[in-house]
Amino acid sequence: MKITRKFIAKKANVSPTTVSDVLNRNPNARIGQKTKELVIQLAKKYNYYPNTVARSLVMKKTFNIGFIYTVPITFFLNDPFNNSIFAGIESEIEKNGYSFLFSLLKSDTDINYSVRKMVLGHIVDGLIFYRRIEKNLKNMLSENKTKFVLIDNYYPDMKTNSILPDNEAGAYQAVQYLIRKRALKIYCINGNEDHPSYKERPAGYKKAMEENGLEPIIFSVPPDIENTRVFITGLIRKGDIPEAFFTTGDHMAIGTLRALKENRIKVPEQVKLIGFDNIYLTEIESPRITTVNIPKIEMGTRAVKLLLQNINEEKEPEIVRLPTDLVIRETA
Amino acid sequence: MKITRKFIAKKANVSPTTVSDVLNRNPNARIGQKTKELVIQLAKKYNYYPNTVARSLVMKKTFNIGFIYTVPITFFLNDPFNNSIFAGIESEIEKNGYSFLFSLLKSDTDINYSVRKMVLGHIVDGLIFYRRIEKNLKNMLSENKTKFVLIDNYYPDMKTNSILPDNEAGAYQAVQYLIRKRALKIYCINGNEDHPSYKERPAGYKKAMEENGLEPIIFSVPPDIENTRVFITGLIRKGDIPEAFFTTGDHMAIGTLRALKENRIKVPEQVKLIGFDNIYLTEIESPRITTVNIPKIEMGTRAVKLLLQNINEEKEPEIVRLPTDLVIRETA
DNA sequence: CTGTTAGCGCTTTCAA
DNA sequence: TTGAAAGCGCTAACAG
Repeated sequence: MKITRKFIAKKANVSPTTVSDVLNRNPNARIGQKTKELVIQLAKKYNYYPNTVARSLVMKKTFNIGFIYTVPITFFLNDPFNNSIFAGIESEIEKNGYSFLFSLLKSDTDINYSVRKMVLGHIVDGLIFYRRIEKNLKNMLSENKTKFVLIDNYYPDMKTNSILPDNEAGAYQAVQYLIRKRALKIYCINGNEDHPSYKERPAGYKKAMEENGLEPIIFSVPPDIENTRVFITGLIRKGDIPEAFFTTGDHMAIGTLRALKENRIKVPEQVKLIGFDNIYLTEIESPRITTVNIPKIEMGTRAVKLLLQNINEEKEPEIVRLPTDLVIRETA
Repeated sequence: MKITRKFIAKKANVSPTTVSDVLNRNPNARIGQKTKELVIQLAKKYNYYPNTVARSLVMKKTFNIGFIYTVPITFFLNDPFNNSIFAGIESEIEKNGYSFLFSLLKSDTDINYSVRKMVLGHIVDGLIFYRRIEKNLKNMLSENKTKFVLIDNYYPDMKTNSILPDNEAGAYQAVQYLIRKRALKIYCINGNEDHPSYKERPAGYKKAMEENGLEPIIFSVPPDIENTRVFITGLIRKGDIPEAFFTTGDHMAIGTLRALKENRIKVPEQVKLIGFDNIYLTEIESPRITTVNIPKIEMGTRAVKLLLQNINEEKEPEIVRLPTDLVIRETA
C-alpha cells in the first residue's frame, strides 16, 4: 500500500486538502486542534512524506540547485581549493532544504547538453557555475532566463550573480605589507590567462607601488609551478633579483620559492615572497609561504544565498566581493 | 509562452501523444516519416525539452541517484582518496543519463532525515553510501525497500550491494613480496577500528606468513599518522625492530616511516615497509612508499553500475570485490 | 499510423 | 473550519 496524502486523509476521515493544510502549516486554513493532531499522528504512524515530484510539478519548483564544474576531472581531484568552495555550497544548499545536484563535465558540448537538460527539463531551480563559462552557454542562459550564479568570475557584458574575492584590495594589502617590511624593489609575477584575478591583483599591486612612489614591474607567466620556476630562474641568472616578489597566485609563489631555493637565495632574508589564494601547498612548503587568503567556504555559501534570493525573492543579480586577509607565515 | 509537448503538438497539427512517441522513439507506435520529421524540426525550433518532473511523476522514476557521505566535512576536504571514488561515481551516473544528488552530512540524525526526504520524497531512485551506515538507517532502508549500494563496507547480516577492494588478496600479495625480498621478520601494523579492511588485510598477512612458516605478529593502533609514529617509536626504543612492516593503511605506513627516519633507521636497507590504499601522500613522502593500490575510480563506477542494475533490472544485491595491485616504490 | 482517455500525487482557488 | 474541483505536463494503454 502506497502512503499518499489520500491514504492519510482516508484514515483520518478528512479530505486530502486538510492533510496538506495541516502538514504544510498553511496559515490560511485554520484547522481544528483535534483534526490537526490526528493527522499529524497518522502521518507519523505511517511514515508519510509528501511526494516531492508531484509537489514540484504543481509548484513549478524543484528545490534542487545544480552545480556545474567546467574543468577536466583531474583538476577537480586533489584540489583542496575547489573542495572548500564546494563544501560551502553543499552545506548552504542543505541548510535551505534544497538538494544539491552535482555535475562534473569535461567538454563545453557536454556542459551545454547538461544545462539544457537541467534547465529545460526542470530538474533544477538554479545553477552554480565555477570560473569560466562559454559563450554559447551564456546565450542559452539568458535566452531561457535561467537563474544562476558565477563563482570566481563575472562578465562585464552580462548581468550575473557573481561571487569574487576582493582581489585588488587583497593585493594592495600584501604589497603594502612588503613595503612596510622595507622591501622597495618588488616584482609582480602575474598569470597570463584571461581571468579577473590576473587583472585585479596586479592592479592592486600597481596601486600600492605608485602610492609609495615605487615603480611597478609586472611579469606575465603561465600560472603554474614549473613555468614560474623556469621563468624566475632566468631572472636570477641575469642577476635581476628584486627585494620581494608578489605573485598573483600560489602556484606561481611556489615556483618562485623553488627557483630561489635552488639558487641558494635565502627567503625571506634576501628576498621576500607573498602569494595569493592560500592553497594547501603553501602551508607545507618550506619555508611556509605568506599569502593572501580567500574565504573559500564563504564563497560557496554566499553564492548559494545569492542564487536563492534571486530565485525566491526575484532579487536583481548582483556582484559580491568578499574580503581577503593576509596570512603571515615565513616568506615575508 | 511555455514550450510544452502540447504546444509542439498544436504547431505540428498532431496529438500530444504523437509528439512523445516521436521524441521518445517509441517502437510500438509507428509514425509516418513526414510527421516524424515535422515534429523533430519543430521541437528543435522551439527548443523543446520534456519536463522531467511530469515524466517522473507518471513513470515513478526520477533518474536521480543520491550520494550520502557520512563523515564530517573536514574529512571530505583534502582527501584525494575520496575524491577519486567520487569522480568515478559522478562520471558513471552522468554516462547513464542520471543526475547526481550529493549530500554531505554531519550527524547520523541529519543522515536519517535526509535519507527519509530523498527516499520517501521520491527525490532519488537509489542511494550510494560510503563506509559506515548506522543501525537505524539500515532498518529504515530495508523497511522502505530502498535500493542502495555501499562503498567500502558490507554487513554480514544484511543483503546489500557492496563494492570493496580485495583486501585479503592485496595484503597477501604485499607480504609475499616482502618475503621474496628476504624480509622474514615482518610485523603487521593494523588499524584498531571496526572496518572490514582491518579484518581482511591482517588475514591476508597472516595467511602469507603462515604459508611460509613464519610467525604472524599483529599490533593494533589508531590508524592515523601520529599515533602510529608514537607507537613505532616505542617499539624502536625497546629495540624491537623487525625486518619489515606491513601496515594495513597508508597513514600508518607514513607514521611508521617517520618514526623509522627519526631514529636513523634506513628504509628500505634496514627495514622495509609496505602500506595499503595508495593515497596521494605516499607518493610525496621520502622515500616514496610502496603500497597496495585500490582502484578508486573503478570502485565508484562499479558501485553505480551495480545500483543501476538493481534499480532497473531488479537484479539481486551483490558484493563485488575489486582486485588491488602492488605499487612498488622505494620502501620495499 | 494517430488520437483519446485516464491517471501520477500534489497545491490552489473557491465554495460550503 | 473543511472539502471539491481543477490542473501541473507527461506516459501508457487502448481505440480507431
